[in-house]
Amino acid sequence: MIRMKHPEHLSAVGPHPVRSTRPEFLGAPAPRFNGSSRELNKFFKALSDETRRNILRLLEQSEFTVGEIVGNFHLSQPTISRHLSVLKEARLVVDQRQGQHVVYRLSNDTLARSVSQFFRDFEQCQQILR
Amino acid sequence: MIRMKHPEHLSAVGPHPVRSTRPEFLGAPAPRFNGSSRELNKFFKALSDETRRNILRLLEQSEFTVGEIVGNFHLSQPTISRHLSVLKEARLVVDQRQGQHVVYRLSNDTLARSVSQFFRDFEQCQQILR
DNA sequence: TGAACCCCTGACCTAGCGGTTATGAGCCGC
DNA sequence: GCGGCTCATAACCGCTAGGTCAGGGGTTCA
Repeated sequence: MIRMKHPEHLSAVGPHPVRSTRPEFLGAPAPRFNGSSRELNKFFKALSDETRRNILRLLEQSEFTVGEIVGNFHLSQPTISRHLSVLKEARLVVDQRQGQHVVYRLSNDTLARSVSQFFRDFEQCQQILR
Repeated sequence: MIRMKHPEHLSAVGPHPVRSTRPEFLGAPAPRFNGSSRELNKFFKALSDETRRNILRLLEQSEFTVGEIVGNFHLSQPTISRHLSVLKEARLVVDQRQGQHVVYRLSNDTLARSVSQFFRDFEQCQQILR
């Protein structure tokens, strides 16, 4: 335990006494959400790039083809295609082939659910958000 | 404009007709949030790592010193220190030196505000979240 | 039927990320 | 004053990410 001049400043909760094997985090397992923290990894990874956030913002207005999405950026078509792939992997967008075009639309449900699930662990934040 | 067998399947909104210089995204500027999309970059980058999400979950319970946080993971102290630095950069945690110890606590306000701000652009998601 | 279009993926490049060990600055107790 | 503790950072390593060009599969249309 920590010994300090003013130990009352610290929490009463100490660290785990004994380290065991994996995983890295020793706390309670992640709350249920599509079965794993892997989904949250994909979700936040998808949103960690500004281009992908902007693609989502664009798709909030309407569904678009790849070419139309490309037309809103100064990036090459393969670049946008890559970003769409990451968003698809995170289930934030849904694609639908129409002839030689592929139309993408936002998956509002997943977007909302992912954030909602993440905040289940943050009671105080939920209160602030209300 | 796209010519297809069933063009009514696509949105009426076409891409920007003329590309100009930077930035990559040609749409409306990001909504106000601490002045820039740079903050959202830091925010989502911070959350894109599972260890950092778990640190935040831990801090939801109580404030902790670096050593106490380390005690809850199978990672080295410098690794945790790095993660805390990323979280601090995103203003998701606040640190306070107490002697040789540094105590970290969650910044619920920033956590809630960042997400709230991001969802300003997603009307449908806000409705789902309610 | 073949040329053009749309879009995805491989390969490559550069930069960044997440882990480690080593180390040093600052604090604390004796 | 010194040894030990706490914690941040440098350096290194392996891997991932985001951009490009090149190319190919599938679709469309004259």
